[in-house]
Amino acid sequence: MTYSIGEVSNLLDISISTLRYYDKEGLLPLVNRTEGNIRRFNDTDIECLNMIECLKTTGMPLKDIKVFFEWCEIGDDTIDQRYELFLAQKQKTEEKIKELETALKRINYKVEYYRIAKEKGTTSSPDFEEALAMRYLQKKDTQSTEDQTTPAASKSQAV
Amino acid sequence: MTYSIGEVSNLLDISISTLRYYDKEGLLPLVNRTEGNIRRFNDTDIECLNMIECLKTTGMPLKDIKVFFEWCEIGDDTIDQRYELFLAQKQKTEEKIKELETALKRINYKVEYYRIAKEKGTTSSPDFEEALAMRYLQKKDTQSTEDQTTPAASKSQAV
DNA sequence: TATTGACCTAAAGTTAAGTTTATGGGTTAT
DNA sequence: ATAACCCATAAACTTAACTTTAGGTCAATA
Repeated sequence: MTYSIGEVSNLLDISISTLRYYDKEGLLPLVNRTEGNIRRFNDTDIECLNMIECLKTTGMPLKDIKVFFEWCEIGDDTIDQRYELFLAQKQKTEEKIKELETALKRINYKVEYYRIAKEKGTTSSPDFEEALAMRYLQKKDTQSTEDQTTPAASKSQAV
Repeated sequence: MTYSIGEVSNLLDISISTLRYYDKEGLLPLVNRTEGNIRRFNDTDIECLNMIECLKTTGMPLKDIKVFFEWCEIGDDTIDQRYELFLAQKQKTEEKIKELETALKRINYKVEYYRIAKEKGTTSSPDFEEALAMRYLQKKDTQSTEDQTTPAASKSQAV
C-alpha cells in the first residue's frame, strides 16, 4: 500500500508542508517518487513518521531524530548507539513525567484555591483564608492521594 | 529578605539574561530597584518565578503567563478567569502526561529490542527475531506492568 | 589609581520547527 | 478547454524564547 502526501497528511494529522519539510531535512530516508516526481509513501515511511512523532513528543530535537535514522541505514554497526539513544530517551521521558506530575500538584492546589475564592468572591478575606486552611487540613487528615498542595505555594497570597 | 539578580539566578537556576528578559516582558510585575536602579528581588518575586517555571513546564506560553499575572494585579474581579485558566492547564497537563506515558511504552519496547540486538549482534537474523518474540510473549504471560511493547512497532524492522 | 566584577539598557542575533509565497506542471470535472 | 485540484520546488517569512553584543554606571580591591 502506498499513499500520496495528502493522504498521509490526513492519516497522521501532519500538515503537507511539515511532511515536505521532514523529507527535505532528511528525516525520511528515501521516500519513493513516481516517474512524475510525486512522492509515494509506503508503510515503512508511515512507521518512520510514527516514530518521529513518538520521539518528538518526548522532546527529542529533529536533528537527533535524523541521526537515529542515519544509524538505522548504516545497519548493525550502530546497534550500540541506538540502544544508548533509547536508554537515554527513556530516562529523559521518565524525568519529564515526574516534572509534569510535580507541576500538576501545584496546579491542582491552585484549582482548589480559586474554587474557594470563587465561592467566597475574594482571595483576601479571613473567611477565604479559613476555608482554604480547612480544605487543606481536611485533606491532610483524610490522606487524599490527589490534589495535594505544595506548602510553599500556600505561604503567599501574591500568585 | 531580598536578592540581587545574580543571587536569584543561582538560587533558581535561571540565567541572568532570562530574568531580565522576563522583567522586560512584564512577567514580574513591579520588581523593586535601589536608588542606583539595581533590581532587588523579594520573596514574592521568587514565588512568581516559581509559578512561571511551573506553568512553563506544563507548556504554557509566556504571553499567557503574563496575562495571568495581569489578572492577579487586577484583583478579585478576575477570580473566575484565573480559576478557568488553572482548570484548563490541569487538563492539558494530564493529557501531556498520558502522551508521554504512551511514548514511553514505545521507547521501552525499543530499549528491549536493541538490548536483544546487542546480544545477538544484529537486528536481522532468525535468532534475533526469535529472541525478540520470546521476550515479548514471555512478558505477556507474566503480566509484567512495565516495558509493554506497542504491537504496531513490532511489525517493522525498519526503525 | 586602575582594574575587576556585578549591575544596567537597547538592540541585534540565534535556534528550532515549521509556514507562506511565488511559480509552475499534470490530471480531472463541467 | 478552461477551471479546479493535487502535486512540485526554492526561498523568504514567522514565532517563541532566549542570548549576545555594545556601551555605560558604580563599588570595592590590588
